[in-house]
Amino acid sequence: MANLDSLDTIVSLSKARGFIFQSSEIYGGLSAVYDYGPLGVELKRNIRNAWWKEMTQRHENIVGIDAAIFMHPKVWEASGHVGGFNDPMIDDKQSKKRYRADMLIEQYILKLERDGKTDKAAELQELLDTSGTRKSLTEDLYDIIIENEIKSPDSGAFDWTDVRQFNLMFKTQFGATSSEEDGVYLRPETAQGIFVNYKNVLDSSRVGVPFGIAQTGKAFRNEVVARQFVFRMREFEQMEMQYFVQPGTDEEAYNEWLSKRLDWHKKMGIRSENLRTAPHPEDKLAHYARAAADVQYQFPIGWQEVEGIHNRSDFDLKQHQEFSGKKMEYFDQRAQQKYIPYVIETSIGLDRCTLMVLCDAYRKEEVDGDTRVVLKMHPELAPVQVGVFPLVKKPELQEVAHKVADELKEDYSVQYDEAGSIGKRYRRLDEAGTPFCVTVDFDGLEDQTVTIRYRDDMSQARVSIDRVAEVIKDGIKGWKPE
RNA sequence: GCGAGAAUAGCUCAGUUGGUAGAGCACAACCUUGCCAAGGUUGGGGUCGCGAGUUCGAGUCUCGUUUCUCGCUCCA
Repeated sequence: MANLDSLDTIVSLSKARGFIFQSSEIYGGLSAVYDYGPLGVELKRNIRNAWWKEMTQRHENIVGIDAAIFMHPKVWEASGHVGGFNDPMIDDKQSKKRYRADMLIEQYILKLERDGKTDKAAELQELLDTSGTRKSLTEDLYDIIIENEIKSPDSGAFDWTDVRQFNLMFKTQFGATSSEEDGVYLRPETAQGIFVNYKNVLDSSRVGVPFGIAQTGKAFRNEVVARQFVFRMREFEQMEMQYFVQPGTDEEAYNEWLSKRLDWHKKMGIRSENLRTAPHPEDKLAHYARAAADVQYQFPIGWQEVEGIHNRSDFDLKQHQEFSGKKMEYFDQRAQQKYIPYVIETSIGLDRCTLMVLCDAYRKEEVDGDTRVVLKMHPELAPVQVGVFPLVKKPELQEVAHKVADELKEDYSVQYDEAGSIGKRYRRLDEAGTPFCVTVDFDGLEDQTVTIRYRDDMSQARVSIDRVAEVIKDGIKGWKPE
């Protein structure tokens, strides 16, 4: 990361050039929420399109869907997102350790019983069982802890925060007259939209195991700590593909996808020395996973996960089968057997991926004693692919330049610019990551030529006007990261 | 969530013991300009994150709050 020592550089550039802004900035900003500007939205969309093309167009057995953000509340019970995250927690202010408030009380009751104070224990057990009926659940638990002076198991201190319930999921009301209880969640991952549609896709699409379902879309997590620009946001976009395979072939598919996904990042022009895969140790796996690995990128903040590859086994489909009562079995004609498929998941954060592309493309170069800031990203990802300029503001040059720009617009994202010196215009688009600039000059009027200037090495070539589109096309195809 | 620090123009920053708000770059217009940001003239833009307080007077001191950064914590 010789060129980029801090994320701040990217934050400033993003704001100055219109890649990424803080949400609601004029009101002081909203924590960990960001908006994409004119250049950012193009870059992000180009990355999304490249992923979509890779997954669906290049794989005959992968189809796409676009599920809604709202889902039936039972989905999140089946997935395990509700149960595990509704625990009431309390913090010891001295040791900064966090405990489940109900477990703390239960341990205290056990201690009372060991000490023979069974009456007191029974009384507390009754209070614990009926907590949530006097005030709220959190307040009732807090009262029990305070009134009984239950101390922290590790520090022995009696210095507690309030009891709070942590749930990663945002909840909102559904229907105008609905009460708090029958609200719905904003999905914390897009994967469940795929699992609940697995049957529909099978029945309508003539796909069979092994096959995949791909989806991109927003997800929402109420993170306790959300920081580091768009790396960890409360509202973010995922690109996920769930690959359904016959049990027993899952390990092979997992390894295959892990290496395929790493290759994709390299194909997008990310330098391989900044990429690596990192398997999760077995004892640190998520509740649903048999095996898991990250594709990591070396950000200025260190090696961080950009994409996760998981072997989710049949956990999700089994859960949905149990909670919905609908069969999730698949009859495999070739193997002549029924089974619930295993799932290999590839899950990538689009915002992180966008940040990765910006970080990896960023260069600060010395050119004749001057500094040049340039984003050397893959030409297919560039928000503006071609700049078209008249060398100077003269009507005859402007006219031809407009004509060239109009023709290129059909296939590329083009920016026409005539403000400032020619060198200034080149450098301006360097910062936007524009790989090609086409300049119309007086010589070219004579012989119907223009110059193409390349972003990466600032070299120039004279080509005839009718070959411009072709030369740019070749330039995109032949592009390699430095 | 805890602790520490920061917030002044679009960006990067200066602003003296409290006394009328500054620079560079960027931006706009016109001129200039024949290929790599640096020419000339003119111009727009800030109630100094927000809200209180102290004071004759606050960008500057105090308190609160929001946002960001770093460390811890957490991370399905």
